[in-house]
Order: sequence, then structure tokens, then C-alpha cells
Amino acid sequence: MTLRERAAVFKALGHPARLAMVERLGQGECCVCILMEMPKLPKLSGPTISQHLLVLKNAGIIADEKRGKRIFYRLLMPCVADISLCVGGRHGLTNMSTADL
Amino acid sequence: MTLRERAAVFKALGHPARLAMVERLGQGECCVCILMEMPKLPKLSGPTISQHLLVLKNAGIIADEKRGKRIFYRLLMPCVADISLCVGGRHGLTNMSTADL
DNA sequence: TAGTTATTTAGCTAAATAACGAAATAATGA
DNA sequence: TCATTATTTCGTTATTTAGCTAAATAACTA
Repeated sequence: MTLRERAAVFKALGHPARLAMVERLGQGECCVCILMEMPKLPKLSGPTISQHLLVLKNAGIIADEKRGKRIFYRLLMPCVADISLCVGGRHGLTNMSTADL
Repeated sequence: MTLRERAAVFKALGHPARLAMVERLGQGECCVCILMEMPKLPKLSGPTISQHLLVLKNAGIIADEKRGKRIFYRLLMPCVADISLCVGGRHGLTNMSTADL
């Protein structure tokens, strides 16, 4: 993975709406309809949410799958959910676990 | 640390030049003059480098200190250097060490 | 003091991003 | 088949970002 590609991953995470989505997806896959109702953020329109999801998908962070009328997204890089802990908390990764949430 | 602040950290890391600088600073502090000569990137002008460093500083990722004629930068969040490993490599953080470079 | 080196600040332009509403697509249910 | 629901695509606008050159600042050296 090149420097450029790594930077693209961080860039994709560099928006509050997208980071919130990724943190939510860290708990397990969910459909767009759920992501559209996350209370963490000022309510964004459907199209805007959709665009943000596309950005994350293009960076290789998430993948989508259609099931019936809905589209479900899931995290392809589980570590990015942990990264938020690292950045948000003590500044070292060693001995970190999800219990630190 | 709020969602917004965490996102700001990722945003700051989301440019190849800045990510390269952070990865370099992960090996220890250095002055701007060194960062300006990193071979990893297409050569950027001094002012451009300076602006990138300011972005990293505003995000709380690095700090500067003047010593004589030079200004030295160092990493305030050592974990961000490790993050690059996580994103670039296998997608989990457990058992990661610098040997994985 | 004047000159040199290292770095930042200011001012600008071009390109990228974020957001929206309207329209399109796709799957289901009546 | 027609309407409904879930989501994306399109077209537009406002804002932000990345890069440059020129000028300013700060610390050393002759």
C-alpha cells in the first residue's frame, strides 16, 4: 500500500460524519437507513449520506451489499475503528482492547 | 476528545506530504530543513511545507521548538505513526510491533 | 552593521469538497 | 400494474484546500 493510498484512507476518515459512520460500523454492519438517523451529527440529507459512504468505499474502508430493498455496509478495515480510540485516548496502541471504550 | 476533534486529526493526516512528515517524525524529531528534503514526495516549496506543518500543529499532532536558527518538530501523538502500519498492513492492531515495518 | 540562512506570513489562483434538491433506479407490496 | 420505500445519480453553489511567489521575521556570522 503506497503513501498515497494510506493518505487517502485518512482523508476519508477526516470528516465527522464519515468518522461517526465508521465508528458505528465498527459495532457491526448496518443499512443506510440506520446511518441516516445517527443522533451524533446534525441531520444530513440522504444524498449527502450516500456521497459520504461512497468516499469511504472508494478508500477501501467499507463495502456494500444489497439485501432486498436495503443496502448494508460493513467495515473492511476493522482496525480503523480502533484507531479512533488511539487518537482519542492515550497516545500509544499497546495493550489496547475494545474494553477501553 | 470530541468526534470533531478526532476527525480533524484524520483530516490532517489525509495528505501524502503530511503523512510522510508524520511517518518521518515517528523516527524522532527533526527540523524543517530535513522535512523539506524528503525524497518520498515531489519537491514542494518551503512555504508549502510550512503550511502543512501548521495544519499538523493545529490538529495537535506535532509541536515545534526553536533552537538557534532552526525550528524542530516532534510528534505529540506517537500512536499516529503506528496507525499507518495498521492501515497499510493487515487490518487489526493486535500484536503489532515496529518490526512489522 | 550588513549579509546570510531558516522559516513563516500574506496574498493569490485553481482545483477539490460538502451540501442541497430534483430526478433516476430498484425492490417490494397492494 | 401502480404506488411506496430505500438509495443513488445529477447538476448546482458555497466553501475549503493546495500550491505558488514575494515579502517578512529571526538568529546567526563576518
